[in-house]
Amino acid sequence: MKKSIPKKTVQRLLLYYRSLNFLLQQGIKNISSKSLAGLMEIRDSQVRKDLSYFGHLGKRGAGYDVLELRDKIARILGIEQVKNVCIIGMGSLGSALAAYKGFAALGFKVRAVFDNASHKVGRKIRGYECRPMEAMEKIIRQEDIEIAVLTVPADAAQEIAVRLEKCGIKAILNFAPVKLSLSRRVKVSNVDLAMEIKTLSFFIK
Amino acid sequence: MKKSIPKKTVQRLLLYYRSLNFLLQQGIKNISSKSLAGLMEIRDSQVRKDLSYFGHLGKRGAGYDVLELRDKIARILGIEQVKNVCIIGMGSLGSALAAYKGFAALGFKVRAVFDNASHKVGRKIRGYECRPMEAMEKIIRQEDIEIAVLTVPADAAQEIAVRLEKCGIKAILNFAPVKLSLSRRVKVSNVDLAMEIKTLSFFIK
DNA sequence: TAAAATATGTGAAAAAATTCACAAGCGATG
DNA sequence: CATCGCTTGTGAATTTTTTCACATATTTTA
Ligand SMILES: NC(=O)c1ccc[n+]([C@@H]2O[C@H](COP(=O)([O-])OP(=O)(O)OC[C@H]3O[C@@H](n4cnc5c(N)ncnc54)[C@H](O)[C@@H]3O)[C@@H](O)[C@H]2O)c1
Ligand SMILES: NC(=O)c1ccc[n+]([C@@H]2O[C@H](COP(=O)([O-])OP(=O)(O)OC[C@H]3O[C@@H](n4cnc5c(N)ncnc54)[C@H](O)[C@@H]3O)[C@@H](O)[C@H]2O)c1
Repeated sequence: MKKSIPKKTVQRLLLYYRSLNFLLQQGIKNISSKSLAGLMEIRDSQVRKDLSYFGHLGKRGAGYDVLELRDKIARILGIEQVKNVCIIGMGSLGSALAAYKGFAALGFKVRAVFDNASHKVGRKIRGYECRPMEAMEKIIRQEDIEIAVLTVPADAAQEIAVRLEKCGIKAILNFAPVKLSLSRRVKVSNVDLAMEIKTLSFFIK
Repeated sequence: MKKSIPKKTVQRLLLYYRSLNFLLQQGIKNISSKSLAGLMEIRDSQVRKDLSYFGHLGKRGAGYDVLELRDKIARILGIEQVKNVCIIGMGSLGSALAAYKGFAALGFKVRAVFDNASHKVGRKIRGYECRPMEAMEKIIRQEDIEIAVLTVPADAAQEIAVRLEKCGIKAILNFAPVKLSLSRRVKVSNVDLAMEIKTLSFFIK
């Protein structure tokens, strides 16, 4: 059995993927770990170590084939295989995310959006018909949704998370600034934008 | 001179701050590192190690005073001292961020918002008058803005970042999915939401 | 075709972050 | 006021991540 892949490696793989697409657009067909690393201010050895988790992807003395590596990373990350997501809480952030093209580019498809506000339910928001919270469990099962993006106010998040866990969701991307308590079965990733900016400002001299 | 503080420690400090506020609301006056750690699924030793960077904040045998620790962390992070920020690119994401209350709670004040679309400039968006890009440098200096939140399309980001660097901005929170090339002087933090969700989905079995 | 130049893949070393484990301090109790 | 139970603060040990360094493979050059 292979060694388990560090989360940091997966994150960098996405950066490599982005850079390789950019290089392809430029018509560049081949690249060394050194040049690729240069595009994102990391070491060449880091690039090679990351890629080495997945086999012999390059050619000694010659570097990597850009197209081949891009497609290999796409396969590793499962970008070609579409995952269904839903967005819960169609406020300003939820609406922005619904409109975001970047998700589709990585193989995510928004299958449903939910809100509990009566003036939103039934209306189209960013091209998606806003569904009532009562229908959440049913629609998630029907549409085979694996990932939920949670953009409701902090005090509603935990309760909804529990419902999501019960109906078998696999992962939650949580934007509410609270720790969700769920079983280990559900993967939770927290995006805390206030934290991002505060961390940044801490290191300003 | 003190040892330099790990970035991860600063991030956790923010989580502690959030939890301590929550505990205060509940009327809880005292807490042990163990209970605090329990609120966010980390080890008690991690909490103590993090806090120990900043002196003797607790009392042996008795734990930490919630109010005192909250205020101490606020001081460490500089939450009470307001930092001025601007938002560049008032599309769906920029508008959502402009409306976000969480920034104010951590001591950030939105002083200006910018866009280059003629139908936006001059109009009020989320209560902020949208300013033209031509005025960016002048307003940033006038309003003493240290941090820019960059929410423009990817292909406009680098060019604007260079302008920001030139007019003395200290840090950029970048939402565009591109690597910004700037001198070391400007701190850049990238929030890549597509990457977040992809990383999450990678670890789903 | 031999030598030089390049560049990968990977163990080993180094650095960074986390966890352990315990001496030492505090408060309560009898 | 001695003892006991609890909890901090912190070096040491461990684990994880990054970097180094080089044997090995390929291409280029002459
Ligand atoms: N706006 C931002 O830029 C931003 C940034 C970071 C984090 N966040 C966080 O994201 C969350 C959403 O922020 P927002 O600015 O979009 O807020 P918002 O008030 O604009 O939107 C919240 C939406 O959730 C809906 N909602 C409320 N309770 C619900 C429930 N029980 N079930 C279903 N829907 C419910 C509301 O009707 C509303 O449409 C908040 O937790 C906020 O802290 C927002
Ligand atoms: N919408 C999202 O949820 C989301 C999520 C993650 C990342 N992003 C990224 O954030 C950025 C903004 O996304 P968005 O969805 O808000 O896009 P958007 O198109 O809604 O908004 C972009 C705004 O930037 C303005 N703009 C364009 N060029 C400009 C320039 N040169 N100077 C000043 N302003 C300019 C446009 O007028 C527009 O108002 C993009 O880079 C996107 O990839 C968006």
